[in-house]
Amino acid sequence: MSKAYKTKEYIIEKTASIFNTKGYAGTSLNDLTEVTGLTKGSIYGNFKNKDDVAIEAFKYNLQLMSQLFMSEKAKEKSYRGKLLIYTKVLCDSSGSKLPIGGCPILNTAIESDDTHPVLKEFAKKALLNWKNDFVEILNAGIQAGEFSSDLNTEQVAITILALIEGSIMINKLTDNNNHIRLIMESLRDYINQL
Amino acid sequence: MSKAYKTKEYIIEKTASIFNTKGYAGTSLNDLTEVTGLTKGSIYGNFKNKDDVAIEAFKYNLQLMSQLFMSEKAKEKSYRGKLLIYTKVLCDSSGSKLPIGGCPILNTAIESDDTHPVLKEFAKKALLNWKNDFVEILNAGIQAGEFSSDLNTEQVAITILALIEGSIMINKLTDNNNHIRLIMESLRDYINQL
Amino acid sequence: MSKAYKTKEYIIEKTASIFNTKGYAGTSLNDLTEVTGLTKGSIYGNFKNKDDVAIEAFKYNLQLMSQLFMSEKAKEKSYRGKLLIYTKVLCDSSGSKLPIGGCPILNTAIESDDTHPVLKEFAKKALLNWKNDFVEILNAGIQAGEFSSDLNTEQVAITILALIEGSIMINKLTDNNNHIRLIMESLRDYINQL
Amino acid sequence: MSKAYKTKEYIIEKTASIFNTKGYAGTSLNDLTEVTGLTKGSIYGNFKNKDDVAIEAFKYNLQLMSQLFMSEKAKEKSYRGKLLIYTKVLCDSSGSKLPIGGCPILNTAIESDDTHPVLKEFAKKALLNWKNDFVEILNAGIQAGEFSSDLNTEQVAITILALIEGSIMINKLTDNNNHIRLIMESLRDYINQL
DNA sequence: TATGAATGAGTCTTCATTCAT
DNA sequence: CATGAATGAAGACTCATTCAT
Repeated sequence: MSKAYKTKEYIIEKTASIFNTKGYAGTSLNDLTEVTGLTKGSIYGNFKNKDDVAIEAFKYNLQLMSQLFMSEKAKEKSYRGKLLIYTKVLCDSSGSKLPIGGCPILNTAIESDDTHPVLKEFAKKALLNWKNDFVEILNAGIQAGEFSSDLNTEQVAITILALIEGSIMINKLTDNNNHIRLIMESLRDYINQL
Repeated sequence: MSKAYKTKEYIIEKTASIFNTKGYAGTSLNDLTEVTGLTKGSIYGNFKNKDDVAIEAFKYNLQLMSQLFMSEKAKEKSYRGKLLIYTKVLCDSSGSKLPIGGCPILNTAIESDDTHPVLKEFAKKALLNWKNDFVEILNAGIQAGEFSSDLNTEQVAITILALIEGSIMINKLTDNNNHIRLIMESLRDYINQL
Repeated sequence: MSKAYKTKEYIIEKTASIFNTKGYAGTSLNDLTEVTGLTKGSIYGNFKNKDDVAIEAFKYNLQLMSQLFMSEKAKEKSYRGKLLIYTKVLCDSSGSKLPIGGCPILNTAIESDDTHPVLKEFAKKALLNWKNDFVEILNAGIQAGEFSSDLNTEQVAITILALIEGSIMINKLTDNNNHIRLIMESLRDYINQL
Repeated sequence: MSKAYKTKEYIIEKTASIFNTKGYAGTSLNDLTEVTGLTKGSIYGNFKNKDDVAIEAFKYNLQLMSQLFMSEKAKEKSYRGKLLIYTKVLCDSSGSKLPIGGCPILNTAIESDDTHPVLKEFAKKALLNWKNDFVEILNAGIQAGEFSSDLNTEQVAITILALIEGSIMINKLTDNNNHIRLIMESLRDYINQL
């Protein structure tokens, strides 16, 4: 691992949470130098520009979230169990297992949809991948006889996603864990009845 | 109606959609002068500062959305019908009946939660009001015998809200009306089974 | 007294102390509207511009100070007594009998000497008048046999003035009445030995 | 000496005289960029804000004046001689040996007393230091037998200061060297009689 | 690569002044 | 005369970016 690569990684790790909390427009180069302890020149030596850092930071935050879900899913053998892990993970200590700042897809979707097409595209792909992940679990579950065979897997997948993102948004705004718990309870019922 | 009041209204109406699309940090005073055709001095003659405009713009966008829902709800006599209007309104022409930029509560929740406490507070109150509105409809529906009496109204209300906000976010990000239609179908099923 | 004249007087009286404390550059038209309760249009209806108000305010402050000294001098019969009144007046309650903001000549001399030639000219004339006043008292005192006939009246006059202005400046800066008291004691000795 | 330090020094040297003539409120950032030939960004790269430049400029002007007096005092062996140097220095070529704009303590005292507490504090300390310097010279002179032992050193010191500051103010305002010469003559007499 | 100094266009805000009513 | 709404230049300050070293 070259020095440059290590510095790049270091910058991404340190700045990811700022972009995820303050947003792209709200994060300044000064924020980046402060949190990294590096100079502006150093950041521009490793990235083309602010956009470039933001994109890498988004990818990093996304990976952080994905790994969290993947490792939990791996622990479950049944496909229903794999779906149910979200109802637990997002409630645990009020969702604090998510990257600092919350769901990067949600954040990017809202902030960058009209202002930053490149970031938006990344977020869009991430969302669709996530949806496909649900679809695959559902299809596998159907073949395994866990779920009813006449499910509209696309619909179920996107509905679960909407509930998850909606619950994260509500949790962020109200600072009241009760809300997300109730929503996750509804999600549990929904999954169990599939 | 004084001239000042009219100008203030004019500024709010013209700028509301910019704040709702670009966000608070992403909207500059130049944006405001461009869209209104007024000078900076004129805007500062009618508002204390940029915050002040943003807050009024948020209120305006919120009112726009509320009126849309209220007028649709008024047309429905049954309480179930009042709940079901969302499944129609949000699908009609891809949700374009919402204020330009989408749901102001969602947008403000995501952008301003860590950066703009005053706006966040406004959004929080609006969300809780909306939730209470659902709770009241549900309670009235229970008393009217439309819904099962053992509903957890808080839970149902916040779940509907999560689905709505989640669907708006997904619609914004994917530019694919199919997604929101599927989610609204799920919402319809959910409401019909109450 | 016409309404216009009364309003003009009112503005001058109300704004004089602001100009004397904040200075010309430090005083804004908003300051003037706030302290008068009038609108900008009203001020511009009575004065040509900010300069015009400032000049009248200076004159007003000067007159305030002059009257204070004149009335005290009138009480004294001896010429030495007329000179000595300054040693009392400037110490009384830490010079608070001066216009709010201190000596307008001193303030204008320092702030406007390089930036506002018109105001400077007014201050210069006021200072020279004051000096001439001292010279006249001294000459009259010499003729009356109160003072030694070989005084350099110009020198004595300007020296007294320097002590007075220096003491006011020191008093403003240090907020310690002791200093001005000691200086005035020196001035008393100086006058008594003439 | 780093480049940054040199630029900082350069900015201070170039801007000191502007602050000392136009005052804090009267000096704009454009003034600073014009006289230095630098950009706003460059000035803000070397100083926190305008205040910061103003404070350093004050210190620089103060040092300029102090060094002038110190070097003259060093040439004199007697304590009376050390006191008398002011009577010469301030008359030489109409006091032009002072920093451009005149005495920075006087200027700051008058402009910033009600508007800029930090600058005022710096000026106050400088004035009290100057006074203490006089007190020390007087005490040393008493011990050396040059001055009468029953002097009130505090009173003499502050009186000399008042005469000096008063004379500078009068000189600034009247543009007539005769006045300051006469006052300095009075000061010489005063010192010689101690 | 990394630095730190510089840039200049951009930020929000306040200024003195004008003018139709 | 007085008002209140508007102006646009100027205010202080921050921004992302560049470049010689």
